[in-house]
Amino acid sequence: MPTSWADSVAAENSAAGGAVGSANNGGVGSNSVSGRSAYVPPHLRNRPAPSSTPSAPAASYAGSVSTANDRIGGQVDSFQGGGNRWGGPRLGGGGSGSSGASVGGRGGSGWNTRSGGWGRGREREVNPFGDDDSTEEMFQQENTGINFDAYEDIPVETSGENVPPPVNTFAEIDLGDALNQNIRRCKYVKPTPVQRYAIPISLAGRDLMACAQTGSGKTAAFCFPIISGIMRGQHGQRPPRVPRMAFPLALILSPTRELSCQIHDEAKKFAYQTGVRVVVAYGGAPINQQLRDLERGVDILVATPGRLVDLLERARVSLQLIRYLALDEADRMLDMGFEPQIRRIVEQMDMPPPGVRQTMLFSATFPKEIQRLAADFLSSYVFLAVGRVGSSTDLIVQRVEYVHESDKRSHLMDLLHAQRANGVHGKQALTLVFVETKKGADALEHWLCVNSFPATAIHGDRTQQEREQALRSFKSGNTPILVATDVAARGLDIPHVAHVVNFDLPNDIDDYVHRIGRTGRAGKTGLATAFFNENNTSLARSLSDLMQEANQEVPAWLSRFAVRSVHGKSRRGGGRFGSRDFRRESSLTRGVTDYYGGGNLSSGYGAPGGYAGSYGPGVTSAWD
DNA sequence: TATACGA
Repeated sequence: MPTSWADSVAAENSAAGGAVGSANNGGVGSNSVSGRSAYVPPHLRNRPAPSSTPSAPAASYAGSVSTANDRIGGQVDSFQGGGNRWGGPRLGGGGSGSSGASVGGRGGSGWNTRSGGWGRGREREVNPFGDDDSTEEMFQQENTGINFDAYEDIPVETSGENVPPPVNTFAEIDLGDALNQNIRRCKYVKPTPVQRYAIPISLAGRDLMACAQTGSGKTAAFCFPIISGIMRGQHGQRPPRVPRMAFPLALILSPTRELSCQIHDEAKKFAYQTGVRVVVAYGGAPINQQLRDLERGVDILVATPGRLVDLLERARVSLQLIRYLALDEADRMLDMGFEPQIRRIVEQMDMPPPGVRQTMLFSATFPKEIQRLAADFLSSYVFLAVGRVGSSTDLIVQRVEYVHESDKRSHLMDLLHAQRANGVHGKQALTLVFVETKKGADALEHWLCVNSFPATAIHGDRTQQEREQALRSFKSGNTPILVATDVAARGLDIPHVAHVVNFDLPNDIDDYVHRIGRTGRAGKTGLATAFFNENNTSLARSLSDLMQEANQEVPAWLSRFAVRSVHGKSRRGGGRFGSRDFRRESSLTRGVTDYYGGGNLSSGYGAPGGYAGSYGPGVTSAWD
C-alpha cells in the first residue's frame, strides 16, 4: 500500500501503464483471453494507442444487420388505427408477448415519416461534426484500443418479469441502417454491458430502472432504442396543429445544464442523418434560440427541469405525445430538491401515464427510498444492475486524511505542491476539488490563485458562460485545478482527472461515490483524497464500509469514528452494484417465488479484485 | 443545510 501521496501517484502511474498496455494487446476484435485489463468506458476509448491502430469496424458488423423493413409485420401496435389514445396494452409491455432479443414482435407501420424517417432532413441537416468531408474524422475520435474481453468479467444482474435476454453484438439488434451506420462511425464495435442488457429490454417496450456508472455507455443505452423507436414511428397520432407548440416524442431529463449539453451532443451524433431531431433546453442561456429550435421541430427533447417547466408554462412544449421518458442521474432527480419538479412534469402535465409511455431511469446509485419513489413512474419494469468491477471504483485509490477545518487550506496546498513536484514536466495534473458551498468555492478559488495555483471554480451561482468557460479551461489544462460544488459531481465527462479532493465531504455516501467517479476513468487509475473531521462523523460508517468493500486501506481512526457514530448509516445495497432491486427485499414478493423467474445472473463472479468469494449464484452481491 | 433547477 502506498504510504504517501507521492507513492500512490507513482503506483497509480505504473498501474495505468500496465492496464493500457494490455488493453492494446487485447485489441479490438481480438480473441485474446489473456490479460484481463481495465474496463474502458465507451466514450473514452480514444486513448492514443501507441502500438496498435484501431482495426476496421468489426467484421461481424458489416452487412449483418437486416433493415427494419425486413421485420415489419409483427404485432399490431395499439397506437395504430387511432381510437383510444391510452387504449390497449403497450407493445411488449407487462411481460407478455414479445420478449425476444431480436425484438421481432415490434413493428406496426414501419418507418414513419413524421420526422422524415429515412428521407427528409438528410440534406438540410447541419452536420454536427463539422464539414461533410470530416464526418468520418469526427466520429473517429470516439474509441479505439479497448479490450472487450474485460467486459466478460463485469457482473450484471436483472430482475423483473420476463426479462428480455441480453445481446452480444449490435448486429443482433435491429436498430435500422442509419443508426447502425452511426454506431459504426463511432467505432462502437461491441455493446458495453449496460447496452447489452438495456437495449433489448428497451426495444421490447419494457420500462427500466438501470444502475450503472456514468461512463459505462448509459447515454447510448437509452438513446439507441429511442432513436430507433422514433424512426419506426410507432405512433398513430399526428401532432395537433397548435401554433408555436412543440410536441416531442421523447424527453430526456438531467439534473445539470452541462450534463444536458453533454447528452445532447452525444444524441446528435447517434441521430445524425436519421431524420430524428434532437433539441436541448436549459436555463441560464437565452431562451429565444431554444424556442426557435423547438419551433423547427423536435423529436427528442433533452432538458433540465427548470427550463422545461418554463417552456411548459409558456405552452411552447406539450408532452402529450411523449412515448419515451428517460431520467439520467435519476437518484438526484428524485431526491428532495428535484422531486416536486419532476412529479410536476411527469405526473401533472399532459404526459401519458406509465404503461403508455416507456420510461427508463438511469443512475450510478439507487438508494432504496429513491427506488420506491421511482416505482411511481414505472410500469412492470426491469431492474438492471451493472457491476462496478473493472469500472471506476476499482481503479480509484481512495485515501482519507484527518484534517481540522482550520488546516484544510494548508493541507490542500501541501497536496498540490507534492503533486506538482511529482507531475510530468512539473505540470499540475488535473485536480478536482469539491467543496460544500458556493461561497466556499469562490473563496477557495481566490485563495488558490493568490497562492499561485491556477484554479477556477464552477457552481450554480456562476453564469452559464462562466461555468462553461471554467470547464473548458480545466479540461484544456489551462487551469488544472477546478474547485466545484456538487454541480460537477455527477455525470460530467472530464477525461484525465488525476485527483479528486473532497475538501469538504458530502453528507451522503452516494454523493461521495459520484464525486470520486470523476476520476479513474478511461481505464486509468485515479486518486481520491478526502479531508475528514468531526463534522463528517455521520459519514464515517458508510465511508469506511465503502472503502473496505473497494479493498481500500481504512485508517484505524476512521473505523473508530464509524463505531462511535450510532446514527451513521451503513452502506446499504451497495457492494459491487450501485444498488439492488428493492422489490427483492420487500414483503410484496413474499409467496411469489418465481416473480423473478425471468431474472438472470451473469457469471461474473470470478471477477478480479480479490473479493470474489464464497457466494453462490442467487446472492446479489458479495458485499452485501 | 447544502446543492441543483426559470426568470
